[in-house]
Amino acid sequence: MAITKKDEFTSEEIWLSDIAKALSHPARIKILKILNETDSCIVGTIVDKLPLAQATVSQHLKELKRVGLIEGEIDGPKVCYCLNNKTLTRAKSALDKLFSKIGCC
Amino acid sequence: MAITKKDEFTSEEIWLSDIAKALSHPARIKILKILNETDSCIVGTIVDKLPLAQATVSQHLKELKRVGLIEGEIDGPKVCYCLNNKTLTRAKSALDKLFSKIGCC
DNA sequence: TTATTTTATCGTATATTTACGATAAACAAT
DNA sequence: ATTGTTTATCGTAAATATACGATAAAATAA
Repeated sequence: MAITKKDEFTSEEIWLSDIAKALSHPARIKILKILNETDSCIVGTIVDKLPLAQATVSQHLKELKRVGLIEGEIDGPKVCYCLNNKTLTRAKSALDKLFSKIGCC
Repeated sequence: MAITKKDEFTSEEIWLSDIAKALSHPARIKILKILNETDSCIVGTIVDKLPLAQATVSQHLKELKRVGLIEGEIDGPKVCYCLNNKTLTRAKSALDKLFSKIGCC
């Protein structure tokens, strides 16, 4: 893009759009569903459940971690990922507020 | 990107990630807030409230319309946009489901 | 008709995203 | 020490997103 103008908005608008960006790929939605449904937080099992290369999954995990939707914990040579309840709660309430009104057309 | 693999996911995952993509820019979050808070659906007033050129705002409106979050109605030479309640409700419940569990780390 | 207003679209430049193989880094096991 | 396992990072190619000026299109107003 030419010059980004994202910093001309409020920090709340920027934060929520950043959360949405983290959710804007089906692989990342699926990762959250996997972490939601099972305790299999280990990267290897996540990779096995996705039709993507290990390097690509690692990139997607990094993006989810960047906005605080998930957290990683080192366990020997393995890494265990899990949902971050605090961020999920905050995102949910921000989205609820955005989606609260009815249409007008 | 090399080759997109988005079609290897479920249609629900693809749909929700597409909604998230539409929300992944602060200008589009702000447009939804404007439509949520006022009846000023006319494009001109939306442009006036954003720090972006008219062509850019039109692109953002197109993206929101693409996923059905808003609808446009022609009113003479003007166009009136509004929220689409049906899509908002569906998106809200899908996100609620995704955000229902607590973390594990 | 001729202008004016309003919005969408085209063309374009630059930035970011997505994907993967290759490699590095960190630990475990032999 | 060497080997194997696991995950992150680097480098890179191609696609997509963002921004704007210029222009088209469509209705109103003069």
